[in-house]
Amino acid sequence: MKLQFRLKETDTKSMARLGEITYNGKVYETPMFMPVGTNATVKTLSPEELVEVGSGIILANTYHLWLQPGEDIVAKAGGLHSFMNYDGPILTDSGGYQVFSLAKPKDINEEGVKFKNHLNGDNLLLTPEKSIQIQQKLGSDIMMSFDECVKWPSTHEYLEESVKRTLRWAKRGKDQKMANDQLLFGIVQGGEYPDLRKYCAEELVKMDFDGYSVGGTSVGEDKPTMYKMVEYSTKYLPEDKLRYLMGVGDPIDLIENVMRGIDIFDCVSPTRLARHGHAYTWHGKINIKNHQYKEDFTPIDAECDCYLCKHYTKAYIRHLINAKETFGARLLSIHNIYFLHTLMGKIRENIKNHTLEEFKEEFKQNYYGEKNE
RNA sequence: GGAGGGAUAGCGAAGUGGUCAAACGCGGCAGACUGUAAAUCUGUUCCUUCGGGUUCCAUAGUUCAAAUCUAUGUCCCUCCA
Repeated sequence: MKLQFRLKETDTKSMARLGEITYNGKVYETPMFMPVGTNATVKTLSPEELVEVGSGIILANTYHLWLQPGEDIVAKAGGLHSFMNYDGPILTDSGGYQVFSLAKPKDINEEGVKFKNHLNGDNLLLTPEKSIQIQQKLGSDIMMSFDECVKWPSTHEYLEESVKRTLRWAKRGKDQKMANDQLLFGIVQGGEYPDLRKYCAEELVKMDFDGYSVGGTSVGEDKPTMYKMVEYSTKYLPEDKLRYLMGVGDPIDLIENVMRGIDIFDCVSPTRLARHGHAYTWHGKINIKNHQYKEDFTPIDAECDCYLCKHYTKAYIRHLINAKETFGARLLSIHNIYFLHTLMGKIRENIKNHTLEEFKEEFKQNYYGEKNE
């Protein structure tokens, strides 16, 4: 195995865990946030900048790379790492999220999921086998099982059927796995229903995956529901394997879900919000386009040590975003990713000190102020 | 000097008797965004004490009714001398 996970300790007051990923001689600490680079690029950032802001694992997407440029091109390039010039660990999503975002219910059947190629209109069929075959050609370090990410709310009846199918898909995908240097994760679904989460998790554990994801969150549910979905899932997962909460990146959700036993997270929000002119700060999220920043010559966040905050002012970033200059999107992306990595660092520090609960309250007080969620 | 065209909200531009406080685009002001069909999308943008009030270059008319028709004026543009 190229990538290995070791659990170092578990918090005495919560389910939070401290761990360590070793990869090609490098060591990355968990809990960790993973930026999303769907098309084999974390939008607007170079690999050097990713390393600079503290990124470890980054994501790429099976569905997108399958359509463009095609997995064979990436394989000919020597795999994703060499293709995109990133030597850190890469995780590929399976296309399961596109079942949620692109496909219609009628397009889902036992064999797989029918898609309309969003680039040229071709009819496509993605199956669990195909997804793993593509991911093997892409050469990612962590592969995801092809699952159905189900919208919220959904009935117990529908989710039971869907979970059973996702489990059959997980098995079919696992049977496709050839090389031993790529990990394969199973994905726990089951919506908000404890019995389905338990069933799904236990069945996946029986199949013995290299790690486990919690899926089906961030699909329209409220926060308490999301937290329950995670609790209902992580309690059935083995201690010694990585646990990945898919698509969650709101700062408070990172803290809450670390406390529920999650090790790694991914989310598009730091980069997408950046492109739309938003920045995280320790005192809440701000929209840099707002008029109040027109003549504000202070940094986005005085407490932040990122490249943007050390060199540029709100007024300048506002100008760049309003003028639609790509440098603005890049600077904000650097800042937002740096912010989440820094937050994860503080979370790790507070797990070590057994002060995570206090840290959470302090963070909420600063981030939400009087609003309090 | 002659012939023609035009002036509409912050800007550009539709509308050419009532259904017009006036399409649409830009700009402005806000909001959304969660395993990225998203550098995208949505709302709002004359004033208002939310009852209403005041608008389509100006003035005077025609009409039950005018951004729209008539007269005069002002300014702008194009072509010919």
